[in-house]
Amino acid sequence: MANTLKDVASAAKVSSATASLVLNGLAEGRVSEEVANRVIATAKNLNYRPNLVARSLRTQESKTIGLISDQIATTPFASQMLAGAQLLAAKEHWLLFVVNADGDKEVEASASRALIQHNVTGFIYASMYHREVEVPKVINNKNVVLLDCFDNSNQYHSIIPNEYGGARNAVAFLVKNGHTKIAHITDGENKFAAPLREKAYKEVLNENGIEFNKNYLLKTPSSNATEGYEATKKLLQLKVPPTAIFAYTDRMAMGAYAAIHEAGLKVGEDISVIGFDNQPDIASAMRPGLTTIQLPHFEMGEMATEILIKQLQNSESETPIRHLIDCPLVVRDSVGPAR
Amino acid sequence: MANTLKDVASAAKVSSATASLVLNGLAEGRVSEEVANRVIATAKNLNYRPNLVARSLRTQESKTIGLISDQIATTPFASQMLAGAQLLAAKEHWLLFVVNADGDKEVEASASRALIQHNVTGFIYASMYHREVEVPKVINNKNVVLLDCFDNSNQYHSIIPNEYGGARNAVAFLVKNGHTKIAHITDGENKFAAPLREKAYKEVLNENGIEFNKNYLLKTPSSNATEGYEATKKLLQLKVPPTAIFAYTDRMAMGAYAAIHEAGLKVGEDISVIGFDNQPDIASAMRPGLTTIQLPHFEMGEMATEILIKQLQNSESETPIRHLIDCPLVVRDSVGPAR
DNA sequence: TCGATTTACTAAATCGATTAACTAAGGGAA
DNA sequence: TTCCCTTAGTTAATCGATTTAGTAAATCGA
Repeated sequence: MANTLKDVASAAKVSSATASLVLNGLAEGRVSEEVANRVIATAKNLNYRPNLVARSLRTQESKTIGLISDQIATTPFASQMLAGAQLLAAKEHWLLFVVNADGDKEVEASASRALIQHNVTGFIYASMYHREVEVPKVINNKNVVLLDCFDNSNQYHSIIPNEYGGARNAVAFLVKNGHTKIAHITDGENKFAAPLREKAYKEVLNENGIEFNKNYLLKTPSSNATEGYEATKKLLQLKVPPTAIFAYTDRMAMGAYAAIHEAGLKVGEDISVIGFDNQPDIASAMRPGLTTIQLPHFEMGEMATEILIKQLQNSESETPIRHLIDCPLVVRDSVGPAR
Repeated sequence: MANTLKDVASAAKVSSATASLVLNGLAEGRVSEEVANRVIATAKNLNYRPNLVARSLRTQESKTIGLISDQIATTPFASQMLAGAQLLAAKEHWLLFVVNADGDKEVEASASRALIQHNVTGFIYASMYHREVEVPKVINNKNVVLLDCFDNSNQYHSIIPNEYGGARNAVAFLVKNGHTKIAHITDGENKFAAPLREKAYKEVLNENGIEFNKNYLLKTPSSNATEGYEATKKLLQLKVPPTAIFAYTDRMAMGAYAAIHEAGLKVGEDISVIGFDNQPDIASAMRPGLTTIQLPHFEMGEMATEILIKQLQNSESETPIRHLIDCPLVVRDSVGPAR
């Protein structure tokens, strides 16, 4: 089939040891320039590509990363993290195994074992929403980077969005537009992102001399469009309804739009809405376009891979930290001046 | 590190050949039952897992599939196909390399080469929307299954959605609800899915004695929400506006909703809308819930992997065919009786 | 000119499996 | 007893690289 190192070596009339050294750039001072050039030329001629499986067996390394995720299926975000991770891996000439464990610990363990059997050099353990996780025991002492999650051992690098900063951006933008009656509809079940965003919400209000109104803070049992719709409906029925709503997700903002339309009001004019996620195909597809906070999944995927690869290449390991990724404001047309 | 076959063999006091034969179920009539049991027991004891890299080197097979896609990043659909492919692969104890080439032929070629160097046994070449593709030359004579695309060589199995049947389902459902003034807003740039759906649209009308009205067929330069909005606006301005709209994508349906709301009408009451895709986080999040046609990406991903694995295991290859996957109706609340 | 060093390579072991070919022991038939 | 066939294993080659430990020839210093 394909040409092997031996083929190259014999075509260049050297031993395969020499060919290997030359092609790996280890020939410095060990092989004459003439021979080295001959080897390189014949390798090129024969279109030689090293068999990475053989190399992996010998070197116990594989330039291969296993990405284990809890659910690729359900969140459209997932693809962005994956795409980012893949792009960076490819750039560095690494390959990505992708495994979907769907939150099943058993599947996770057996997938991890399979990855180990395939000699992957490192792991990315990815969650599809920001949360605390328990890394499978099987990969406990391996090279792992956590993506959109963290664990309590602080044993691994961890890439997570700066929820607090993102939420500050959102509320500050509303304030900047003159809003003082600002509501926040949020996911009451979420334990990590939601409290941080709520904190940011309250602090920005406070910093701007706006008193917190507890009627404006609504906690829903989940974060989908229906919840956003119901919550917004309640807000609009208040004696003094808010002039702006900060929604926990773009999907909730979508529900908010529906409630606002139903009340005969116009988003961005009568009432402003800001979301969170900048979810593909949603935020930009809404009318008016949804101003929102970007959850930079693509960049997070890139960063996770970058850090992992760096860690795999530098043997001396720096202490693992949580990397907070900025969540910038994406301005569209759903926020207008306060009325 | 991990225990090798040699470890098992010496612990069981047999040669590694014997251990290998036993553990691979090839010991029938060659090894006494007693010894076989001893080997199996020690393997279990030592928690032996074969090194798949070594096996792959020796056998030239790897239980590994390379999935090359044009864009994981941009379409939230992608994740579903991936998830389906991954699930089935895992079920059969195969692992999936995922590579994103973003439509770049150069990247595609180098990724394919990398996959070959890693000794993958087969390839899934996936497009993120139904279209004709050219399979990279590098993997030309390899085991390839095409996912959500087809090529003109008819050399490979190909998994594609039954656009025609799905569109028939959509229009038939509108007819069944008493609609006769049915519009179709579609993507004028799309060369494969759009004509099939348009054909179905016309045929179902015809079969039901409804005359085709060319004012009701609008072709837009793309398939996003804005196009849906604009097209619907035009439809509503007609002297005799349609009572139902069949949109080419859920995103276009989203735009249609906006135009309908803007006109002071109610979706599902004054005018019915049906989409296509059943796009996660969109169709179900719209208000009212969007009745649509499911593009079964998950199942397509599963099927591609299933067919590929079967093909890899049976050496005698059946002639490759295009597998049409049904696109069923998903009923929510956007279609009501004609007014 | 002789031993030491340098230069330029090669031989062979190794990674961890699989598997074709071989062997030794035991049993049965003639 | 001899020959042949099973039975129950083992030996060793192999996959395609990497890499340690060597060697032969050339060069150098004194």
